[in-house]
Amino acid sequence: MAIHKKESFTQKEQELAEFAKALAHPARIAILKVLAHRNECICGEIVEILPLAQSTVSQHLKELKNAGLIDGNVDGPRSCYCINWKAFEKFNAEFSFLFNKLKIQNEKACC
Amino acid sequence: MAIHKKESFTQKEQELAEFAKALAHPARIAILKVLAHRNECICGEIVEILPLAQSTVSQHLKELKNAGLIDGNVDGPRSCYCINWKAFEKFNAEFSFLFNKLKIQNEKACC
DNA sequence: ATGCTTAATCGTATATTTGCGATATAAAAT
DNA sequence: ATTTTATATCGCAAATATACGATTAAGCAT
Repeated sequence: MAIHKKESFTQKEQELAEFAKALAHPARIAILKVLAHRNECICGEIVEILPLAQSTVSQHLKELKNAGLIDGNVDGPRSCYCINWKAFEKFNAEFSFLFNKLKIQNEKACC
Repeated sequence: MAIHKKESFTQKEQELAEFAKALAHPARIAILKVLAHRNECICGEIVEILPLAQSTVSQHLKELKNAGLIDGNVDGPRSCYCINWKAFEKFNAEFSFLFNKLKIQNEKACC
């Protein structure tokens, strides 16, 4: 991919793609499920649940945080994570908007 | 990634991740938008719109098709593509289910 | 101060994705 | 039959993502 082509798409297209990318790994889906179930959770608890090394889980948490889907606060020697529902809401709405809008336009089969 | 860890997650987690991965590139979001807008569309039209080579667009179309998000029929020397709304509906529902369910559980802030 | 616990980061290996030109394929047109 | 048109596929190069062990950092307990 010598040349980056991603920049030539619209801001919204890129945002949606970024959001999707954050969800594009089962480990990150699993992490979100754990966080949602427990409301808040420290890294170590997630490491115990997932079949992944501590460093790997930490990396996934970082990606989710970078995407804005979770928040993380330092709590003494621990790090406490939780879902950022606001961000989640936003992206969920954007997706629904994009595809519901389109669906109304033309429901018929094709090809 | 010497060892594949993806298999150690649940079927549903993997399915959602696969769906997200298909959407995890702005070019594929853009393709879906074009398809939705025109209802059906041949490859060449998409190539004209996107800033990508024909082979690259073809590859993205293949990925969307593999993910089940679009259908494609051969139409003489052309290939006609369109959105598979059924599949889309399914995944959209799964996402909503996962995250709406969780959201009701605990709306409060955290950390 | 020293050691313990927890988590982030670094370095590395491997796998996957992205992108394109070139080629192959297959129907349509001449 | 040959040429044109449209698309898929192959092969390659570069970029990213995934995973882990080792190390670092930072708070806490002794």
